Amino acid sequence: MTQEYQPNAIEHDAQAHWQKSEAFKAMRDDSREKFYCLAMFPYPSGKLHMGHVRNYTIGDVIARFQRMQGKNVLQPMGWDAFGLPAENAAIKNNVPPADWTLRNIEDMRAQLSRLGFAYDWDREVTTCQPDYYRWEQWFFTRLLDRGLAYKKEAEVNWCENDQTVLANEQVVDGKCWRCDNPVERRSISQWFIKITDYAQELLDDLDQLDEWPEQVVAMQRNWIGRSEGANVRFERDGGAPLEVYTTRPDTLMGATYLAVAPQHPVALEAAANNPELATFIDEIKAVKVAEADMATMEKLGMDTGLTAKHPLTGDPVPIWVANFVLMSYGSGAVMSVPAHDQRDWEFATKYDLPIVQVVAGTDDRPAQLDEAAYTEKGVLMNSGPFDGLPFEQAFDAIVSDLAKRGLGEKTVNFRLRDWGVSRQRYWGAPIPVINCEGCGAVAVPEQDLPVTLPTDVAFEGVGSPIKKMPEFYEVDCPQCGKPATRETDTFDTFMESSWYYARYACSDNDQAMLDSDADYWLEVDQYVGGIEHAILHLLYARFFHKLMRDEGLISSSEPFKRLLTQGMVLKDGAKMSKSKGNTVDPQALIDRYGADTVRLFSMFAAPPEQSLEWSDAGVEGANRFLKRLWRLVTDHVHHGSHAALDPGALNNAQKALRRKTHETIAKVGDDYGRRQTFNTAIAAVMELCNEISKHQGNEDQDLAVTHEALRAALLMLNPVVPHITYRLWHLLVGDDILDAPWPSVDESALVRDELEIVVQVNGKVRAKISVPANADKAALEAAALAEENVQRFIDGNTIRKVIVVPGKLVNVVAN
RNA sequence: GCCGGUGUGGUGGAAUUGGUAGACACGUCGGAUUCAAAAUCCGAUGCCUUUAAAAGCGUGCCGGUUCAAGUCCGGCCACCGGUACCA
Repeated sequence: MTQEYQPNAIEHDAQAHWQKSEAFKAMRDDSREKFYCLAMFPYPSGKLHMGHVRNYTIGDVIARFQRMQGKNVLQPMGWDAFGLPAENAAIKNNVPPADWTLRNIEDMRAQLSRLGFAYDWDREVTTCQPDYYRWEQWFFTRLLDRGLAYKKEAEVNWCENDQTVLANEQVVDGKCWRCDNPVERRSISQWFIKITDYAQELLDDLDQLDEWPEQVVAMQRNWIGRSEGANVRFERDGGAPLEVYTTRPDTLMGATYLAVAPQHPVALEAAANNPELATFIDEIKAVKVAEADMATMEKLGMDTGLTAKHPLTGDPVPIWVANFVLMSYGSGAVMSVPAHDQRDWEFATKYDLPIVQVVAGTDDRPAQLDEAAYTEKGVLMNSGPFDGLPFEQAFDAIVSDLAKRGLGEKTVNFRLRDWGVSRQRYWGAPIPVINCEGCGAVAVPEQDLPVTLPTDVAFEGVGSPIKKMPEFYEVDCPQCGKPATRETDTFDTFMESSWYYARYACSDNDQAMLDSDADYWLEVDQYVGGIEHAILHLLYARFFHKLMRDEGLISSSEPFKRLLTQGMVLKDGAKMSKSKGNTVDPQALIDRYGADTVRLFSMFAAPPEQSLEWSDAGVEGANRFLKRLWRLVTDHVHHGSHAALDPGALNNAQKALRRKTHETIAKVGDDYGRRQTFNTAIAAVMELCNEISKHQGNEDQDLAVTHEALRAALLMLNPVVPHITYRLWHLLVGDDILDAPWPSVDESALVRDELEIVVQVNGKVRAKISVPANADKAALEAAALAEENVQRFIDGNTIRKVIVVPGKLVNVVAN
């Protein structure tokens, strides 16, 4: 009587063994190639959700597969522990954010352990602990020294009623989510890091990331947004010239008005003695600080009454204020060419501004300016001395004319803006700066770090507690010793997640941010995380890596060699979330079916990059497969010992099973390693198991080929379901599967004598024929034409052509 | 709005370089086993016509290239992710 598959007991034993033997402790070992496998660390929101399970299973499968390839594998785990949800939970449950966060970490660590992930827990990092963020504070003071951090005014969403800055997601339909008060934009002084200094390098190095998904590289390229254009200055009587950036200086003669952002100095100057304009500027501030809202809102504008001089003609050009012009992009002002820019065309049509065509249409694409702007590049017209010039010549001629007059020059512009790192929140790393009336912003000296965030606080949601704690912010200036004020803003949480991957290499070092172990383990060989991080997190981490390199902390230039962006977990077509009430608790499934079943389902249900549709029935199916696997192996073991495999003594059925085994090893290795399509790898092993089940006979060589097939199946499944394979390997082979290498392909087992070839007539399948594997083209053609059904469809028509694809098909073209 | 992606049976998905559309699994139906059920095993299963053999149709929509298109090209539609203070 065979014992049944009992996942909980097996999983407990396997995990106890791994823990006792410190199986996943990573150490430097120069005799083997290293492999650093990292999944994006979680925000400790409470309990593990299915998205986490999927993310970490993918990482674990890759880590375990690479270990079987003989690599020295590091797979660490930690906690992205600062953030907004802790503050929300604090208000709701009346518990300090630190307590809530640390409790969640305890719960989630236990859940991760229960899933059997091969982590080196000794390297755990928790970003809300001073031993982590002290180095971030230190690094920021280095950036200050190097002139890479600076302060400037920037806009935030402000709720006057709560006296609080709101995150974009806290603004619902233009109102504060808590009190329904209309939100307004407010400008405050904040810290920025000069990512724009690195824009060109961040762009150029994208070319090295050939193991990143192309769409992520494309998104980053577009986000950085390098463009070549010109700065053009429109002089004003009695005021500073108005500078604009344009990518189309060739259309300069068609510029019929200028548009400035509502915050632009020229707009404010005009509003000073124009109450109607002042009211207008005030009204259009009631939009939250989000690009999507800015880009979809109704385009509104008002004439300032001021004009500037066209740099080439000297004609007066009216200056308008427009709500869609971004103060943070370029110079906060644009020249408008309504004939050749669609947004300008719509604005000009709405406000009845002149539209002057300066690029001629072609027969192919005529200009229809009464319908839309003509945005093609082409030959100039209505442009005086520049008439007849094509785009590139016109561009150069007009720019050099401007340069001669001192009114413009060719320039490169980036869409990327400097990184604002100040947050007016409590639950974050304090910015290590002291503001002194005499000395200005002074960095906290190294010996005074860390600036520890007080954690024993009452959190009410109106402002940050540390802004009301004189014992926190009343300090002496480190430079002059006079009374000064500590910065009470905290860092953007993207700061912590921009360098944690490096800290894992030396998380126990309390003397330095990074040491030589970082250069041993970096770069990360495989990074796994959600596609939603394609731009911000991944760009900031790439930037931070270059900053750390330039500080001399590491020698590489990019943090992540290969990237896998995993899709979301959906249920009933929608993202699983608490607000939608469609979550599935992984813990309940683990309790019922075991960790292996949950791991298997989440890897089998969809390829990793696509979204995964949740299915209870699918989980049941994954469990059924494991039960079948259990029976296959235990039944085989009960047959007892048998002679060794003799490849020369196999009958056709035995040869077929052996061929299937080795074809599967080849496919699964490719699926795990190169393609990273774990779903098809699992399907291939399922096929092999089906063949093993169907195989008849109990002769020595039947048992020998079955043994070889089962052995390979266990090894191939081990990265996905490490517990059941740990136990079954003991039964079938005897030692620890963790020490077993990936199986090798016996090329001689793959040889086929016959192939099935498809025969088409005019592209439609009409027959399938079996031919010798070495048949030449002529033989294939003859065999195809001999088929009765093929002749039926040729039916007296003339054969025009016969296409033969050896090993695949024959297509007869006849009409 | 802009940038990126996705769309294939009743369902999740497969088809890797333009060469058999639907692997593998779920579900459903039929059968075996059982006093009965659960579990397990065997078989069928894109739609449609048909006793069968076989034929026709079929990868979001419209058009194109090709001997051959889920795959390439042009134009749409729907949904999803990001859009700089959610992480």
